[in-house]
Amino acid sequence: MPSGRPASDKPASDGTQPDRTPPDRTPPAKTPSARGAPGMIWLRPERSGRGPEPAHSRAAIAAAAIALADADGLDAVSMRKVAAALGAGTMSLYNYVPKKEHLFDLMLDAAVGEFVLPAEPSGEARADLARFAGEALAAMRRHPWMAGLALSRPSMGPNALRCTEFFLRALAGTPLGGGAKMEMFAQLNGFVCQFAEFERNAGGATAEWHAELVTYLGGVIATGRYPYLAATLADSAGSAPLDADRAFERSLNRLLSAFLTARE
Amino acid sequence: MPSGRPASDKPASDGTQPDRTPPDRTPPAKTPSARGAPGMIWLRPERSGRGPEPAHSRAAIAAAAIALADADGLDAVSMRKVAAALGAGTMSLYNYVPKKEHLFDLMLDAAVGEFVLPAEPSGEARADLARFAGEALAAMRRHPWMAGLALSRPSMGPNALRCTEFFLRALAGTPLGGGAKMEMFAQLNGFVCQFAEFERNAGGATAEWHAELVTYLGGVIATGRYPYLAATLADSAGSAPLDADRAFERSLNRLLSAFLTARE
DNA sequence: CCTCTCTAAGTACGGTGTACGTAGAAGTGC
DNA sequence: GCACTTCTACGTACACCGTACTTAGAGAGG
Repeated sequence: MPSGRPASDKPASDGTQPDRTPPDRTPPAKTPSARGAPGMIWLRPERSGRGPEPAHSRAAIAAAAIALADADGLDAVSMRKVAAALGAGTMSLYNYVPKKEHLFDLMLDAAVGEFVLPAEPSGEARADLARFAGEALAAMRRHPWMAGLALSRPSMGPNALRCTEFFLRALAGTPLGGGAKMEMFAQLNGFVCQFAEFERNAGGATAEWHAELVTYLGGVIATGRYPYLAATLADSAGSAPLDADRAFERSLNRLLSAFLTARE
Repeated sequence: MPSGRPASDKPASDGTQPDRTPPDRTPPAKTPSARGAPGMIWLRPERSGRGPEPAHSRAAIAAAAIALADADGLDAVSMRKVAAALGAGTMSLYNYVPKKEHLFDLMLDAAVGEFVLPAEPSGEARADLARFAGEALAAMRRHPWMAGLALSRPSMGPNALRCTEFFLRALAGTPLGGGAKMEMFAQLNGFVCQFAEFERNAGGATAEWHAELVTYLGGVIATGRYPYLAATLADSAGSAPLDADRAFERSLNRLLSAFLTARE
């Protein structure tokens, strides 16, 4: 994981809380330490050198949470269970992760950190973008909870930033504006997430679930009220099943063509 | 939110035993009525003419839940609160909605039912697809919770089927295969959902949140480690802000072009 | 040293989904 | 009419959740 340091150079001094006035000895008595804390975890330094050394790192916390989610699904990730997995008390975890949301942020960024990207793009934009998408899909296949998380909240952690940088660099030779590039990055990410979700739904569910879907769609078709749907399902069922990788490539290529032929 | 396999761990009756075999008339008295029920709510009849008439309709339940979600967010939708809004006991709701997931399904399909679509497509595929996307975006703007829900689970309710039919009919004149059409439908839906989510994040958050984001990105840029990101942000901030509708149209057109120029 | 800030942990509260059991209403077959 | 079955309605109870508040102690800066 070549994430180096997570860009935490300036955030500590976030001046929103002017509690540094020494003469007043009595703050409202209810300001232990994290009262005016930032809502974004990346704005909070991992270590603020004063007290005892924290017993756990963000990386370890994320790893513990990821292990839980990989094994038993995202719902199994609770503050209690993560803390227990770390050998810590439940409430100790709140020193590192003030809200549960932040735990998800850590997990997601750690998973994004698994993407293996070349140090710099090849210069062939289409290949670079496809490489990125492939890495993302692979990670989402390893971590079934990842796509859903990424869809539900935008991530701006250090590893996500690295990916953004790679993407933008790959697109540097195109005539696209900054806004369009950012839109495309979001669109590409969203596409991969959705594909991974779809794949997980289609493949990961039980046979019973599949049987129910077939029953349901059969009933729907039998009503005769959806002739085009019926024909389309029949057509897609009749042709060769087209494995997942090919389907991904096909849809991805459609999207990339749209990107790369756009002149603005 | 998609959960992998929560598999509620009630130890009392080992759930792995499929006690649905009809010949055995005496399950251990632990099969009230909904034991072998389908996991998909659309496979369950709204009324199964035997007992007393239900006091509430699915539409009313969905409406109550939607009112709650519109007012206070999706998290405010709990079985207790929906039941209370209907004037029913909490557990009565479980007669209509065996799992909370199903409540979400009802809400989503009811919201999809708000799409106003012509009885039949115009014949101009691009315009028809844009019309559909526009209706979807409008509904998602009315219901801020909708995009997130639609992204997190595929909906196959009656109204969603009507939309699918419209979409497929609009694409009937193209040389695309059935599988490709279904992929495109998913891709188009996903695009609209993501756009709506993005818009909601960008516009709906507090000023404080915005200030934090600016602080954070400023710090990130200041590290100098992300030159392309810095340049892109500067570029997009420098140009005209480009209102939301235009941005939607631009991205949508990119996507539709990709669809309509595909030969398979 | 003292002092201040941090970390660690426990306890407790209000909320959640939902399993279970009971009571009664409305259809069906005799 | 009758039983019988199947449904609806709803209260109680449980396990678990996120987290506010509190206390105790560790370690650096003066």
